[in-house]
Amino acid sequence: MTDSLPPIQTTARDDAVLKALAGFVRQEALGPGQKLPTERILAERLKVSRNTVREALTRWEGLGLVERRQGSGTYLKAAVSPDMLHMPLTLAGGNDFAGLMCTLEIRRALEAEAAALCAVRAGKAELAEIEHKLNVMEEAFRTRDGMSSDEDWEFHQAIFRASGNPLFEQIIAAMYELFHRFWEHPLGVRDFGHASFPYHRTIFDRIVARDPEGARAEALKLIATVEDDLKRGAANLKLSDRK
Amino acid sequence: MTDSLPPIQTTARDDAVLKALAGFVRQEALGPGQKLPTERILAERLKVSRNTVREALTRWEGLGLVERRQGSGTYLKAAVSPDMLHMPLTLAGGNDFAGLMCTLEIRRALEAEAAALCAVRAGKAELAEIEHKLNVMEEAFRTRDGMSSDEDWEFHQAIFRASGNPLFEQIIAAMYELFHRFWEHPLGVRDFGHASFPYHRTIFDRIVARDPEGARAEALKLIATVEDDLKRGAANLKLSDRK
DNA sequence: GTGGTTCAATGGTCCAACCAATTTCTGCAC
DNA sequence: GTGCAGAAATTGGTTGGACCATTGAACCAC
Repeated sequence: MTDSLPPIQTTARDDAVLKALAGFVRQEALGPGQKLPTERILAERLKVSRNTVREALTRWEGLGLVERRQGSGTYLKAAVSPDMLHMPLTLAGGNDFAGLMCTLEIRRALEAEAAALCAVRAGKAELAEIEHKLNVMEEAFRTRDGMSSDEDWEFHQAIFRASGNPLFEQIIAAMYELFHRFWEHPLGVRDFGHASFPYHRTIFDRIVARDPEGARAEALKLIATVEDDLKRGAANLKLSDRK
Repeated sequence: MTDSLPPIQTTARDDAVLKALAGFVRQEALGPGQKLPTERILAERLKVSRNTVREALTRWEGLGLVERRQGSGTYLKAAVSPDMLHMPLTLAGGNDFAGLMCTLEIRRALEAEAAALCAVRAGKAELAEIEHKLNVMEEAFRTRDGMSSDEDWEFHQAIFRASGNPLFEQIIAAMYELFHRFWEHPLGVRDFGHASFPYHRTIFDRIVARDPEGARAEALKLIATVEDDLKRGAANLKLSDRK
């Protein structure tokens, strides 16, 4: 057999554009937030049409690597390196109770593991960051007397980042969005998330104690309270079921 | 403070194109492999420029939803529905040991949970399917005297499907592909995966025994052997490290 | 300073070609 | 009729140029 004879690429303009652009970003040491050259300039320098440049940038935009602002420019949104692996994952949205429960099962598995890894790997800076987010969240809880989605989420994100594995944050972020796309309002449960509050600090305590299994156990308890809330919401919704 | 004032969207042409196209696919009940209308036709029907259509299709192509063949047409590559969540995973420096290890950490968390859920939820038909895949894999192992990636993977997939949560299969499949995109050859380790062989049957045994924690423990042992293999491969590669 | 106005820069869209790969049709030889 | 080579049509890929919509900075009146 004549394997490993990849078909020659007679046309791969936009791919070449992206490779060149990745090299440029590397050479200029550009980081997130920084602006990269104009489409017109890129087209001229690379000797390709502006349309081709646009198709290439559209791909990067779809991968979340870049953000375009009309009238302003194109800005890096994440670190870009010539050797990156992209794996687009599209999830069929489950808009019902079972679908929400599915996202929680994934979170249960991943959050527990992330908390355990965090307890092992987190450095001093990461611990300080997590503690700060925890304090902000607790303050918001006291003043507004209820869980605040945003501050709560930032606390969890800090843990994922400290796990040393970027995939945790990316995947759980997808679960989070999938969950909140349909949730918005807590399905009639007024104090949604209330029960999860104390576990945030217990998780943090186990992490600073460098106790991975303890952190895992506390994370599992936290997710369990969310699952309970969801079940209560589903019960409330039973009567007004749509479709 | 004036929160919850999302910026108004004045232009979103290509997004609108994708939404319309998703609706079209749904209405015509198009599935993977089928051809969708010409760019020129889409442009005419939707009253937008062909360029806009192309940018929209470029996005879908980047997400792996669609495949374009010059001179032939644009074909669906996966099922699309109007309500989909797209999650582009990017693994910086995925070509090295750390990147591969990241995918294994996700798999460790998810495979353990999936095995436990499977032990609780799998029905008779699912158990039979898993056992069949296990027998095929063991037969392949004996005849070829080594792990066979394909049969091995099908066994695991059967477990994920029996977990009752489709997200497990989708996410772990993404990890699997991310892992194998660079692995191809086992980094010089001849009997890669050999050590994992016995755990396939022990996992299955714990599942049929309806023992979720036992299944979880065996799944963790299996992943641990793969991680060991990977570490050995990394050690082999140490000397010939590039860059 | 505050609030408008102007103006250049930049991404977004459109058009009309042409190129390159593929598919389909056509017509000829047999 | 069959088979096949070449022409023609189809379709995605690229180009260049034009114009629109938004942004942001400079400028100006008050």
